[in-house]
Amino acid sequence: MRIGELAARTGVPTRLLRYYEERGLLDPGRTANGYRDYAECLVDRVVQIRGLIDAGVPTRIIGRILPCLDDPRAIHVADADPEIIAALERHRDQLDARIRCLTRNRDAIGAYLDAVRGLPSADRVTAG
DNA sequence: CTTCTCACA
DNA sequence: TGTGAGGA
Repeated sequence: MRIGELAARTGVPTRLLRYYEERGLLDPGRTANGYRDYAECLVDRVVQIRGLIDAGVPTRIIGRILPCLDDPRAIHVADADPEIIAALERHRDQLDARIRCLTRNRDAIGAYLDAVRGLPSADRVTAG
């Protein structure tokens, strides 16, 4: 299928599909006229890629994870490449740091909101 | 419709 | 990570 159809079926803009290809996550074939030609199985792959990116996994790492997930959906626990493990551990630590940062912000905002709600109504801007 | 690149948020 | 412009 061509890029437009894949985009329609995955909900991922053509712009992004080309971007993922550039990032090494996809490698569609080419038709005689130079158009990208995507195999059926790439629909699932794109969905997988989206899921990982949404989970905050950088494309660098996704590129190394995808080969391990190849067609059979089962995760290959056997070939636990130490390099991938190390990359994932680093990423997990980064996520941890982000979570702590986001948590601080959420709590700060919550505290602010609580303070505002606790104020007498006369002190609030009531124009709106 | 598809392709590409360069720049930028 | 992702978008916009602008041309072929």
